[in-house]
Amino acid sequence: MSEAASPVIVVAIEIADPGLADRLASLLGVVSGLRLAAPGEAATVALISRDAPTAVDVSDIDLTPRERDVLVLMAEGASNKAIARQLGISVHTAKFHVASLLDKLDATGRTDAVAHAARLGVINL
Amino acid sequence: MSEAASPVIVVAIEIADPGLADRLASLLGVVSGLRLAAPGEAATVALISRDAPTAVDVSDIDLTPRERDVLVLMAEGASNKAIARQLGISVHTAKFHVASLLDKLDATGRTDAVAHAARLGVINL
DNA sequence: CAGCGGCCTGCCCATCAGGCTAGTTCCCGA
DNA sequence: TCGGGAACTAGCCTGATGGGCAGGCCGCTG
Repeated sequence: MSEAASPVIVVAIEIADPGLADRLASLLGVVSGLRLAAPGEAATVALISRDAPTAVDVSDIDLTPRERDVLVLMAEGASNKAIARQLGISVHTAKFHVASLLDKLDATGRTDAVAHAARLGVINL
Repeated sequence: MSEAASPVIVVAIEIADPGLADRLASLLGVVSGLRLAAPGEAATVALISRDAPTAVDVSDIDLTPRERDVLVLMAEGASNKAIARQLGISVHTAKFHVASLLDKLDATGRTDAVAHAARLGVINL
């Protein structure tokens, strides 16, 4: 079980900075138990840059708990009716929250709102 | 050559699978030149899961050039009217392409389509 | 207590979205 | 030369969407 459960972990390095990528490749190249992915190879995990955009601290967009609930459902393509049903509220209330979301996310519509939220890291697609 | 000039690379492990995350932590913990990030710490790079849940490679979805045009505009929250105007086509044609997109992306609506496309890496939000 | 913000509901209404069928060109490959 | 796919246009129609307005309930705080 132990050996079968521990295949070599394939790591893809997806970092724009050549210097950093190279350094990581060197460091990880000698680690047994994992290996670097060939270009285009399906990797188990990926190494991505994290300090570049430095995560728009805008993540502090203050959404109420309910708004976050609505937002994730919206991101799944749920209609107001579906949101209402899944949250146990009325369609009117769902629309209320959606409207509030559009306002806070500075979006023109629900599609735009989801895109903005994803860009800001408020939600994970 | 790199030891003096290269600060330790801080790696954040952002993987849902506890077993995999733990294994990676063990493997990377002993690598000199990098160290794991403390929870909430700003890391240089992040390790994220890559084994696609549905393993749909980007190339699997063949969108026509026009459909890609429409898709990116949709991702920006553009309405059919806006898409039509920016692409110099009629609203009917815009809707035609959107419908085709919904079909190919297996989405129920434009919001869902954008979310799917983003998830699949067809577009970058 | 009074005020406030979050949450919920209702109704009206203009617009948009998406599904339908049906037609046109252009261009590529059999 | 013909078939077929891509791109484009069009009409019609139902349901969804989003904005505006007004109200009620609850918990917290000045």
